[in-house]
Amino acid sequence: MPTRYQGTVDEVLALDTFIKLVRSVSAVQAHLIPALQKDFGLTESQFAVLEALHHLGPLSQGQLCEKILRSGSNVTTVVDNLERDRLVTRERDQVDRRVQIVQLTDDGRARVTEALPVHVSRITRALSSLTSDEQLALGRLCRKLGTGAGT
Amino acid sequence: MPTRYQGTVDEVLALDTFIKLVRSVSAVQAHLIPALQKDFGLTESQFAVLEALHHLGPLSQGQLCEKILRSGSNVTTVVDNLERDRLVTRERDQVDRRVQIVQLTDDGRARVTEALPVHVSRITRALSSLTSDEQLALGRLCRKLGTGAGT
DNA sequence: TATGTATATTTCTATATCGAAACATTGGAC
DNA sequence: GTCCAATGTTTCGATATAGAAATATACATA
Repeated sequence: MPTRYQGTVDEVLALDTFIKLVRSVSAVQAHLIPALQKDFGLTESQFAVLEALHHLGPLSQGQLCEKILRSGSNVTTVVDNLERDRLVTRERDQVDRRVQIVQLTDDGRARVTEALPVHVSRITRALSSLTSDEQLALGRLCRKLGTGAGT
Repeated sequence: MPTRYQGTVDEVLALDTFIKLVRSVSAVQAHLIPALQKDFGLTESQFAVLEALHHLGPLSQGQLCEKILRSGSNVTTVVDNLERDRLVTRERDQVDRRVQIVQLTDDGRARVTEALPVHVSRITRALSSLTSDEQLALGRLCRKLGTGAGT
């Protein structure tokens, strides 16, 4: 899928690279996300929240924002739905009462414990078309791109 | 940000690589999408539709689905909003009356013509933390990953 | 201690997004 | 010609997502 834009050599290369980057993520996600929903009844964001709580313990919503890279209002919505489904609870921080501390319920912990290895194994399979060296190289390039992107 | 998951070496590498991949896209998009909205009043999907029509001429909604990699119902919604804003028109195909042909209005063409070079130049700048060789290597790896991901 | 600013969260409004079901139309089989 | 399966689109119901405004609380400072 060649870039159709008439631009400089730099522009054509950057555009072409960026399209491939975005499409590769889409291709992998197109597989992972419906499977997560079908097998565990979780959206990507819900899973991301549960996973963060699983690895890091109770977190405030602000901390969850940073971890899952979403807006504050979005975290409110996602946590609302998780709370409704009894996978997490909210509790006011007794020291700073502006803060809501979110933590896993037993059900939430069970769900993420069940889903995580399956999800990881699917990611591993999706990436298995690249060798270990290629994955390392890809990771390095993405890291360099990601840290330089704010420029 | 190291992966916290306790898994095999393969799993840790794949997960780490995938996280970097997703974050690099997010980092670039976090810059591009608000700018597109702010300067041209377009969402990413709206821009994608206008760009496809700009490069390829009038398309059916089904063809737009393939181009922008979204569901049919989503294309209906995005085209609804573009039509309301008078950037595109819908017209029934006279040969197959199930089909809606979408085409740019003069306003739509003007908008995309104005936005496209700015957007491309932003992408080029965002990718400029990688050399040309690195961009080529990244593109190759993404392409390999993308085509193998359906496995 | 009163006040004002900063911070954490929620609410509001709008768009994106999906899948399933409904709808309209086509085209083939009979 | 009628019926049925396939196809293109829309509708519906749910979640994601953002930004702005509102709300609640904390904290500094005068």
